[in-house]
Amino acid sequence: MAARAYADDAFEALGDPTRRQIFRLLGRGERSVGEIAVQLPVSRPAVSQHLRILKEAELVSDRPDGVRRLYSVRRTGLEALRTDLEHMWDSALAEYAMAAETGAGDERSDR
Amino acid sequence: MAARAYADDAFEALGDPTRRQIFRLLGRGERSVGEIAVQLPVSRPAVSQHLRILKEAELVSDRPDGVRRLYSVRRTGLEALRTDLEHMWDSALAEYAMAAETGAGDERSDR
DNA sequence: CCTATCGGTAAGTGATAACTTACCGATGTG
DNA sequence: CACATCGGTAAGTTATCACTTACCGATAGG
Repeated sequence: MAARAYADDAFEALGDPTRRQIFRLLGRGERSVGEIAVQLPVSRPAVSQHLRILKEAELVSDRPDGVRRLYSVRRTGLEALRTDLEHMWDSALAEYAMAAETGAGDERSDR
Repeated sequence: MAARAYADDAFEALGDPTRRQIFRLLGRGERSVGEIAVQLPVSRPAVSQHLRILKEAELVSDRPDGVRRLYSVRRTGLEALRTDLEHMWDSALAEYAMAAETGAGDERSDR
């Protein structure tokens, strides 16, 4: 219970290209806010704001490190997203099974 | 080559809650535009516009059926999304491995 | 044919969300 | 105990995007 809606937050969070960049960057190791900002075409406050949203979606976590604050990827949100996507995938497959019975019986890579 | 950027489109497309609703609805079987619209709190043209975006992201396909037009889920976009997510997942796991070597050697479900 | 249904497109509107600059508190350093 | 660095927050601006109504072409049916 109360395990859902996380995936929705995660979809929402990764719907933004800048946040995807940030998230992918963190996938290569933990980074401070400043380190992230210099790699992106946006200001440091903008990065802070994006990080808050990623954090709310359980996609990243942070820990203090002196004056700085290190952010790193987190499994929780990603896992929610993964599970959700799996359901969609299953639905899609079920659809093809139905279509195969109804229509012609050939196998195609696409459709 | 030229197989990327699809995932970006897919992330973008599913970043919107209404489009997620539409996509999940189609996961239960193909539907006409009108059939989708009556189930949602938005107008039919709005659904049409959403469907165009989902189609560009290769998440749905359509076929004519008399006056109507039937939409159904498509694998391509979903697969791109899945692959992309898998990369993120791997990055996240690699991160934990690194952190485990550096820090204390205990295993936790979260972090 | 005339008429109805269905759906895509055009045009316009309003909300929102991504960004900026300015400021402030917290931590670490000479 | 100044002083600098770092990052979060506030406030304001702007562009984008989700939505609406109006219209139009295409197919089907009497």
